[in-house]
Amino acid sequence: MSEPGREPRRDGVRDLIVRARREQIVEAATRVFAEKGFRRATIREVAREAGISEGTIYNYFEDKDALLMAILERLNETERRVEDFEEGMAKTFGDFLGEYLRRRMSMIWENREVFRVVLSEMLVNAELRELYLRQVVTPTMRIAEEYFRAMVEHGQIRSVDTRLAVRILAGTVMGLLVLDLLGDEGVGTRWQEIPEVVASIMSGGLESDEDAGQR
Amino acid sequence: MSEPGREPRRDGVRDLIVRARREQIVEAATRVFAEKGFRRATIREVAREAGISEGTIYNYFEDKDALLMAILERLNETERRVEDFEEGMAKTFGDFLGEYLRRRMSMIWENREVFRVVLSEMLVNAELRELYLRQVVTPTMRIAEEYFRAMVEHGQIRSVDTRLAVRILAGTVMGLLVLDLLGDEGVGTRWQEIPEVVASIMSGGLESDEDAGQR
Amino acid sequence: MSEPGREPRRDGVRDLIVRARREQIVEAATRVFAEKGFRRATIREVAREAGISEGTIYNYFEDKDALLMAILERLNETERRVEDFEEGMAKTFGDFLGEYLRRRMSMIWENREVFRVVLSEMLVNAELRELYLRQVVTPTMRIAEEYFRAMVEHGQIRSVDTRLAVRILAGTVMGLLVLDLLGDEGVGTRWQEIPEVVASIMSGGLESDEDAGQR
Amino acid sequence: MSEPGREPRRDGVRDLIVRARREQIVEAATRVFAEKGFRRATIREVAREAGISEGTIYNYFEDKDALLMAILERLNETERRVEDFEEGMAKTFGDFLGEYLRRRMSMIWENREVFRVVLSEMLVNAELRELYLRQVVTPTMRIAEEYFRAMVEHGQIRSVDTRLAVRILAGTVMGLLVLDLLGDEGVGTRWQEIPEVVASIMSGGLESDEDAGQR
DNA sequence: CATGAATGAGCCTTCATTCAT
DNA sequence: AATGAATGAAGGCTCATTCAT
Repeated sequence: MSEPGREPRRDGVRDLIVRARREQIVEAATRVFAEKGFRRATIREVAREAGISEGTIYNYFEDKDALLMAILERLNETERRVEDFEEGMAKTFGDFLGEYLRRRMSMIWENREVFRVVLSEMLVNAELRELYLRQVVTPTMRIAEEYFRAMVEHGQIRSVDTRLAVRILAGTVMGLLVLDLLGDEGVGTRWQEIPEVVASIMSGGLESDEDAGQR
Repeated sequence: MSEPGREPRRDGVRDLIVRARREQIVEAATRVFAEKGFRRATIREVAREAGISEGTIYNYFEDKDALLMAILERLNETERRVEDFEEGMAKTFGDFLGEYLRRRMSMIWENREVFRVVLSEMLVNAELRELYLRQVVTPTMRIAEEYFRAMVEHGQIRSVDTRLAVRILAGTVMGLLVLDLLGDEGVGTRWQEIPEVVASIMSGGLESDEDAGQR
Repeated sequence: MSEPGREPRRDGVRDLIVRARREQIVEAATRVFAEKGFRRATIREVAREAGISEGTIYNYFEDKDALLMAILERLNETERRVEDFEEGMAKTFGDFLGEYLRRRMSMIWENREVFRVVLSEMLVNAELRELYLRQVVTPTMRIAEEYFRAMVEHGQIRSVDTRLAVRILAGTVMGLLVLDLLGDEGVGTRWQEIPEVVASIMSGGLESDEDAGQR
Repeated sequence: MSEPGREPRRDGVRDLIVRARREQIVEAATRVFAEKGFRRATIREVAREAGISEGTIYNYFEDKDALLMAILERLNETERRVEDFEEGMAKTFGDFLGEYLRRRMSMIWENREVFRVVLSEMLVNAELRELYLRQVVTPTMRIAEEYFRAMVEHGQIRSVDTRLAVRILAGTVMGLLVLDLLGDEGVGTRWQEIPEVVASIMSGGLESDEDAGQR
């Protein structure tokens, strides 16, 4: 399998190095893309940020687009949690929601800048958009819908259009991220408090109890 | 006293023509930018889409950036409604919320593609971002906060952190738009039903009444 | 000859108007070209400087190059003085030289900015250069040479290579103009004194009399 | 300590290559600019003339203007000779003048085309003009004036306005160059003989001795 | 004739990508 | 594998010129 006269390559080590280099490049790319935008950013800047030369990048990525895809994939790895919902079955809706939002929003916060790049580009890049939709959004929505439907059946939450309810919840999280990315200071400074408040509103509503009692 | 032909031509007519041309160009630009993204799109494409020559665009806009700013300004004209909230004082929170969301989301829907362009670019363009933040987001948030505070004082809604509550509401709307722009089909197909559902959840919560009663 | 039903045009008047317009345009062009250079200057600037519209310029000149040619021709009208030299035959060399330089340099001063444009462009435009050479430089040199030769024969000036002597004299005048156009302040501020000094040096030399006597 | 291949490559060699490339480009630019003029010339032509691609030029020069500045600087290196005058103190004025003009005009001849470009552009480019004036013309004039003043004090040349005398001499040289650049054939074909004739005229004048004696 | 909006060819410049070292 | 100089396609923008009003 290996060429004559050569040691069988310790592919493990090789792979490790390659993976590290790719990681190094993707991280640099994320920083640069986040600051300048995908198109405005140049390969030269990414190379400089990564501390390597331009040519080297092309040893690890097909082209500039592939860099963006790599950033997206990196995001995928942190998404798609079926477990998130499975655990939820055992708790009350309010508790589950708070716990879920806490974890999800924490993960989002850590990847703020990644989301900035990916969102910006996805909005106007159909290919990237479809990829993300197929790989992340749709599956996540499906799982969440099922969870909600179960919640309704168990009487935990009132009868509601699960399809919409799920999207409203997902939208809220997404929208808070966008508000923050747009520079609104009311969101970012208090990111950690948000899950609880959202959970409280989503489960119990905003109306005062008297009003609620009138219903 | 002056010759008829020498008069500064009826500025009204001239102005009308200029405004129409600008409108024509901005609309074409919005379509092209939305499809390709601001940087990927070329002036040549915008010109073709508008059915004019490239040079003509520069008779009406300083440069490509100015085209983007014009799109943003167009959005500003439809935003910033103090009235939206003022009217709300007379109604119950639930009614007001439904009515407000209906109008706001309707306006957003009509400007979907404009938002696509502007959002995409704002996420990675600090200058544009700050402009929008200062001119739209911050003032709107301030007004909404005041309204919420008044609602709390009037006992319409329970005591809540208005700063966060307002952002959660705004975030929800923004996030639903983003979900739709990303291609999620559960949102766009039922856009008109959303205001009512959101208002219902936000005011009364998702928990079933029994649960709510236990609180 | 004239179209039926029309008065035979008073061509004199028409011509006068046309000539005035052309003059107006050429003057504006000279100012603009002198400040920005021929290529850097735009037709729009010339039009604005002349107080007319761009289109009108094309009613009087074929194209931008024709404008430059018109400037050159205007210069020709003030050059080519055979008389200058003919008069000179009656005087001593020193007197003639002073008088000649006075008139020539005075004319040059009035057309400083025209020379700036024309010189700048001629240096790098072979077509323009040849036109000027054929129409102005060569004839002038020929006449001057003849005058110098006569001066030698009459014993007014010592035997000298007339071909070179003439060019040295012409070069001095040209070079002083260039020095001034380049911004040297020692020349422009004392332009009127120069003819006398040049005439003195050219006829009598710079060496002190004792030295001259030793020769 | 460091790996051989990682060393900052022998900067001497790198520098040599860079300098050679810059030289290659400046030479090509000089030829193209001289033929077409700075503005009329295109980067594409310069690249073709240099036998490289357009992009490469931008690896070595900031922009088209920088190319012009490089040409100007190249000229500066050959100008500004204090020594030229210092040596002169030991000789008679006539001998010094002949020697000085020989060297100066020889240098000018070698850089004819450079002067063509630089002069043409300087006449209509205030920025370039001021740079050249400050760096070359003014200092040279100052030194020459001092020399002339010394010459007067030593009785070598008669009392004369040094400020003007110096400019007349400089103007003569400049003007002869311009005459040649304009295509006059009487100058270029006999460039080498000119220093002697100019020196002769400038020191002893053109008048025949009898006339001079009569003064 | 005068106007000035429209045109589009052409230029400077950038930058993703290649490849010899 | 790494490097970074070279490449040249492509884009933003200018401006001479045209032509309908």
